Amino acid sequence: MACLATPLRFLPLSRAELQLASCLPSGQSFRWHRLTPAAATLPDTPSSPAATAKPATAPPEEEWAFGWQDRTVVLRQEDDGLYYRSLYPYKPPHAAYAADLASNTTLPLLRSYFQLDTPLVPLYSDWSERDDKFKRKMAREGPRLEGIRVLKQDEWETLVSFICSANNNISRITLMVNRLCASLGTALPHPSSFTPSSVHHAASTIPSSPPPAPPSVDPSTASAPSLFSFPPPDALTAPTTESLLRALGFGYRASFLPASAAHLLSRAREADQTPHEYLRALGRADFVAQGRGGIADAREKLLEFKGVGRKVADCVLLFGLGWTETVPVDTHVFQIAIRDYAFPASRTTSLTPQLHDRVSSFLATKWGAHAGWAQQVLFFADLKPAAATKTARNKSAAGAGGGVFERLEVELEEEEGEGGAEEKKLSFDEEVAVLLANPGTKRRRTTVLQAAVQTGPGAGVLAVKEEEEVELVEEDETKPAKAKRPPLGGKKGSSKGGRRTSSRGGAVKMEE
DNA sequence: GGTAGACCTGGACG
DNA sequence: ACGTCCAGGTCTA
Repeated sequence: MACLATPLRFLPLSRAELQLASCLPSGQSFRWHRLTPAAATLPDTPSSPAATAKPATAPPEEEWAFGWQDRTVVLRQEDDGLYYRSLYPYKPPHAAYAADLASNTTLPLLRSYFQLDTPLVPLYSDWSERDDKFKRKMAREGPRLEGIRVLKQDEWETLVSFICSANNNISRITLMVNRLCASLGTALPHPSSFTPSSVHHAASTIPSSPPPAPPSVDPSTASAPSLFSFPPPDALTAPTTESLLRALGFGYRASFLPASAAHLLSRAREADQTPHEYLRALGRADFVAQGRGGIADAREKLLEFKGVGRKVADCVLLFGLGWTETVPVDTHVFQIAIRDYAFPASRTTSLTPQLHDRVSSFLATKWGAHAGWAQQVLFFADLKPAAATKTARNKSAAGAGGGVFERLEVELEEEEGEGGAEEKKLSFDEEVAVLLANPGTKRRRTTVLQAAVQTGPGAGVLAVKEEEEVELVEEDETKPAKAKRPPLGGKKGSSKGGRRTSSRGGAVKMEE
């Protein structure tokens, strides 16, 4: 995809305030792409300050890219701050691009997303004073735990992402979310499509025809891959959505998302708001200003959504709505509370709603007004640090360096090349590249799924008609039924959950 | 009201 | 190679 790029810009920021490599893959956002080596955040010209400022001790070049509404934002961190650039699709009349060139509309996005008005270093000091365990852990692990801050993400994206997170692991959540975007989001430029000629300094120099594509960065893919924006709520309400999500590997969560999207549209309509306005009004600042109550009241609104229980609601409150004080309690945090903070419970106890409240209050009291942020640091500390290295054997040629995205290998579904003998695993980027290289694929997939809906479940083989051709597609359910898991599967794994009940009682109201 | 399973899937692990 | 376990829980009965 041809792209238009802003000049490379710079935001001074210490690593103690923000460490991208820890912050972005720490399980709060699932959509950042790590790219090595950097392609789009290199200096505009060899003699620019960005080039001359680099000592030989610079860390390996890597950049992070994110499909953000109407643009791709690319970041590269160095010791003194963040280099950043936005890439726009070539789409006349280039209003958004022109606005960014004129007044840097990307900077406020970054400031808000990373919550840069909240200094992180003083918070770490506060947590260390309040909590000896925290202090000792910082002393022991040092820089690895620095710069981990809670993001303020898009409300809808956060809601959807954490609905997907239920009873799931980070690598698959990442896979699911990115497939969702690739299927229903809008294509945005991938950093590999950047060339120096993409950069303009004023709208007047934008060429009247799309700039040439860069020399192919990755010879294994015919065209540069794309990133994708996050699909809006109304993109998830089509009757085919559930089937689509099933095919994308969402499992039983596939029905949650259309239901939640419909619920949001309905609530917003009642309130005479846009869906975005409705969710935004649940944010801490707006909610409190409007006198709608405290966090427990905002949580109640989230619990109305399908697939949202106490834990997911707390994640949305924390990562998307600015409620800094809430501590989402999952099995992980539960274990931390028991192991490190002598919370009186057995590891094997099921995490009932009531217990959830008690654990959450316990930790919130310990850490204070930004308890949720402290939780994020400790959650990251407990993530298996070498999880990615185990899959190093699958290191693809896609150029995705370490980190979670190494674990993004996925298998393309059956609609790919019937004659093709190779069923090779593809990285997410490669999967997307294939989607783009075969424009029919996406549409066809949709068609297949529509047919699946019309035919209904239980039909083993579906005849799918598309234009002239007819193809046979096997449906999932024809596969030999998977051996059911023994009913008594896990001891601690099966955290039981009742209805969203008495959650209101345990909310810790924390004033700043 | 609170408590048991069931639930999609894929990677890790034995 | 395969079965089992587990993953930042929620839903339904």
